[in-house]
Amino acid sequence: MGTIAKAIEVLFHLHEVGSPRGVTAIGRELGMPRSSVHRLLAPLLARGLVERDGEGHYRPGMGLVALGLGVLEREPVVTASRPVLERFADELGETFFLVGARAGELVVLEKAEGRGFLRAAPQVGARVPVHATAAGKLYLAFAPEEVPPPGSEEAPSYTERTLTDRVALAAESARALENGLAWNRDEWIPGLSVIAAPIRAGQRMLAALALALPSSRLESLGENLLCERIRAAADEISRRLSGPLPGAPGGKSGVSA
Amino acid sequence: MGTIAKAIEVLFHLHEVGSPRGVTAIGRELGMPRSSVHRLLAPLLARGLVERDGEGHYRPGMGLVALGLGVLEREPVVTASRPVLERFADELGETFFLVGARAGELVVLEKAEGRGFLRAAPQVGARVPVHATAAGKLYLAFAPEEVPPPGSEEAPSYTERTLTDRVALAAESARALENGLAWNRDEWIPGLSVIAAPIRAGQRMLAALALALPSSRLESLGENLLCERIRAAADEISRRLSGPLPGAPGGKSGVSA
DNA sequence: ATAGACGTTTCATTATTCGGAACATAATTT
DNA sequence: AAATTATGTTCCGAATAATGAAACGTCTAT
Repeated sequence: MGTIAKAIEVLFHLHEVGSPRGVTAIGRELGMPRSSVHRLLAPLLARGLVERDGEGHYRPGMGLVALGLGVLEREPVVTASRPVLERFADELGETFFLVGARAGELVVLEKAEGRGFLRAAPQVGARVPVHATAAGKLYLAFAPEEVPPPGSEEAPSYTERTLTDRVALAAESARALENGLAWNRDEWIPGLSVIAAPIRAGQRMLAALALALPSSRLESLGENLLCERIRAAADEISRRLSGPLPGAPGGKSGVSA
Repeated sequence: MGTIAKAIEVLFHLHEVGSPRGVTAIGRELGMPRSSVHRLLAPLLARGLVERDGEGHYRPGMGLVALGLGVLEREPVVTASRPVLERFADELGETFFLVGARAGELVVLEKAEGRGFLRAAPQVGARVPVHATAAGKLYLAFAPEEVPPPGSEEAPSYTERTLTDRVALAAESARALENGLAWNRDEWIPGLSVIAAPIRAGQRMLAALALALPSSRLESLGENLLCERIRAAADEISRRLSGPLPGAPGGKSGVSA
């Protein structure tokens, strides 16, 4: 394995474990000698991709923030949807999030969390499966070329309600194509239901807007209301994107004209 | 220079130029042979730290988003302030942002932009100078140990109003210590004024909340109103942080309890 | 068709990384 | 207080991975 790959491995490991770690711990968990870990970390530290806390333990650093946020700010759909997501999430008290296709995979692009003690809390940047999510069904319906066709990879069964049957999945996405909404009830994570609507610019679907909540609150809040709010939010974002001519500007820092 | 450092160099270069770039262009701009650039990019591509657009050009990838957002989500002050920032920014139509000290430097932790055609648009993750910003003066006043003492590094003069005199700067931060507010009028960027207030948890200052706007709107909006709103926002965030016992949890994805 | 530009692959040379061991420092135990 | 353990850092010969010029395949523009 190459040196860069190892450094990235260390970086992701620090990200995944969540808490700061010393050289020894990283080495043990990744099967590397302490000296190697130390050497890998040095250039990362120099550029701020990792930092050290008060005890000298390493953790992901602020340099990653600049790089990561830069990626998001270059996505017009993210900047356009952010305030809308916040407002609708605040109104219903439930989590709204945005899913887009990048490099053949579905990733969470943005989110606004609800207020519930039990609530959906997706991780921005995380990958989500195609065949077991509402956003995935939308993509199969509206932009199948952006996503691997069902059956090209094996479709793991996450819950007993996961659609592993290819024709059943095709039927669901056909329904999504008709009425512009897709559902996911306990098909990925038990107890989690999601309704999603496409965000459009002209003919193309740019992303999927999704509302995620505990399945138990689906009925109590009223499914009709939820569908109506999702449609409203998705339409508002779509309008924002097709409205003003360019995208948002966004200088590095300071005053943007 | 080590291999990892070169790979990071490529990563930051892609970030800074903003637009996707081919192997040849990167090599020319960084003084590396094409084959080397190609080899450096390979492991970055494999882990999603860079992506390729339709024309095969490279750009920063979604893998960076997950890593960068992970850093921010581990900062309780960021998650607590986000909705507050949005609400106050929406109310005034001006940009609110959060500045924190990390590794001896001041960095933008979060922001909510205003609506003006001319508006402050800070880059989250970007570094800001200590001696020429409102947030910096707050840090000198409330948490000088987190920031390099004035005079330890040379203090560049960004505008004709930049405080390069050490005693003048000390006087300003003394005033900030008294009334809990700091100002910056055209001291960093001509035409940009900022008012900042500390976000406190107990005795410690966790971050600086700042309101940034074109200097011309300082008087038209009314400085008294602006100070009052900043204080209100900073206090609300401080209360959020000292209120509920732990921070927000934050599972990788899915439902958080 | 032809020429140019680009991304990718190859390969002998070389510089860098590797990792065990020694060293320094702090925390913990006897 | 002395000894022990654990940790971060530095060192150095051996091993390996990075290097970069050149060749190749592909695409676009002439």
